[in-house]
Amino acid sequence: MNSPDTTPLRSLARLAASDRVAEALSLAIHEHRLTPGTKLGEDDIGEVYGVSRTIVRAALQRLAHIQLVEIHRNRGAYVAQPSQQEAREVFEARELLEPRTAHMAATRATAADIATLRRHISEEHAAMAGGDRGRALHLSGLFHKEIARIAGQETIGGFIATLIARSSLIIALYWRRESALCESHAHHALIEAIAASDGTSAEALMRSHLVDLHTALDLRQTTAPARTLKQALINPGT
Amino acid sequence: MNSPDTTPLRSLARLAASDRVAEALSLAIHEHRLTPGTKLGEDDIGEVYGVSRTIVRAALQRLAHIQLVEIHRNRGAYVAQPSQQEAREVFEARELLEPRTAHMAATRATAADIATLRRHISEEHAAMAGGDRGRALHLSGLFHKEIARIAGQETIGGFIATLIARSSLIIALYWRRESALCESHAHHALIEAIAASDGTSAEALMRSHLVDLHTALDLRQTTAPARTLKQALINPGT
DNA sequence: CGTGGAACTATTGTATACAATATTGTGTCC
DNA sequence: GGACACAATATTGTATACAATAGTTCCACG
Repeated sequence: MNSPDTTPLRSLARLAASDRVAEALSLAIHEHRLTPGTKLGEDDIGEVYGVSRTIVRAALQRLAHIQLVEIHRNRGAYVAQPSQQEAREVFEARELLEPRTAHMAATRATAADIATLRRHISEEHAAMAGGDRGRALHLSGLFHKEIARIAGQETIGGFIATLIARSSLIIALYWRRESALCESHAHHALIEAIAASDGTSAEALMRSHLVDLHTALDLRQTTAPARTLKQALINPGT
Repeated sequence: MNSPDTTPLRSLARLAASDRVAEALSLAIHEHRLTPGTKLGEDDIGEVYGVSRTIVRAALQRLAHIQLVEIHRNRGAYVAQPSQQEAREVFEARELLEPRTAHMAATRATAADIATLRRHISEEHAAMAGGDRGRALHLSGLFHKEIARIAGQETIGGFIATLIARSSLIIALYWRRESALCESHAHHALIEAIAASDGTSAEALMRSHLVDLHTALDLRQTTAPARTLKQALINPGT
């Protein structure tokens, strides 16, 4: 009855196969090794990871649910290409959710949480210094997710996670600045506010940080992104 | 090139099989015909709907993603049982998102939108009068989803949809009043505000409506529902 | 009589085979 | 030479078969 679990680390040690694949694909998308519009053939992916299409399909379905990939019936899965309208919505939603989350995180963060955040930043910094912009972007997303986790809002944190994932696609499509130096600076300021338990400042910093990101995107109606070749030609506006 | 699609109604006419199953299960959960903790065996469901386990698994995975069901590795899928903490989070999130959405809906609603909302209400009223409380609850959820749709915020609307789904489970577990008469009244007032394009009122009405729902739940720490799988199974009163 | 463990059963996890569909290539007719 | 129809190919959709795991039962043993 009360026999202790024989494999306490099971959830970490033995991830389900489809989780592994989904995680790998997600990481590749976050790091911009897979770019929007790329076709994700089931056989190809299965061959890469040494699993059957059953697994791949489950992984793709999961990614489709968080809108990292789009699945077209009988036509396959593609890395999603958020429209400009979707991009606006994603950042509006982030601007609604994340400042509040940052505030909450500031009031709840422990010393260990602060340390984790600092570690994130230093890794991000290192990646940027090493020229691996994709990895830096991924770590930047993890930073935001970590703040949501610290805030202890599981539900809203889940929403934020999907928004961050989509943000990665949006940045791949619509980023217009060359450098993102402001990023690490903004993150650093955020940590200080959180470390000081200054919720109001953290909230304001997060808000301005997101606005900065938003305004660094090129979301003018004129620059329609190149969607799937054929679909773009047949159906221009979506 | 410009050849018209031979099957323009395809997307409506031929829903993917897993979508049908997921929709059916979702409806059953929303209508409280399936209650939290119920085991969802793959073979059983497949037999009911005349599809293979492949389809059922895809459907269950989708429902797991919106947290309507919980999937335990090697142990199967069960209708989810949100904890009291999760319940609080869900309603806090709704109180954050929906008032704003109602405001937006009020500024954008067309005559057709208003008509749709009124139709929803009358159906809900009819279901309640007919004693079908489950169906009334489902329609109540649809009402909220419709408002999000009218607001034109696809992204936030998606979040709200999942929150509404989870709310259905929460109500099944923690509802403490016998009647929900306030419901239809609150919805009626909301429609009037939206029809009058009175965003501020709509926002306030939505907020108080959600607070009413929230406070009508019994979320005291003491009444722990049968959380663990084993306890749920031992308890024969499924 | 209670406990521990090994076989058993039932259910899920995964791979593969087959069916259905979309896309591509080819030939014929105008 | 171009457009259409039809065949060929490739990819996805679904069902089924097999493998692996968790839960259960039953028996031996203390």
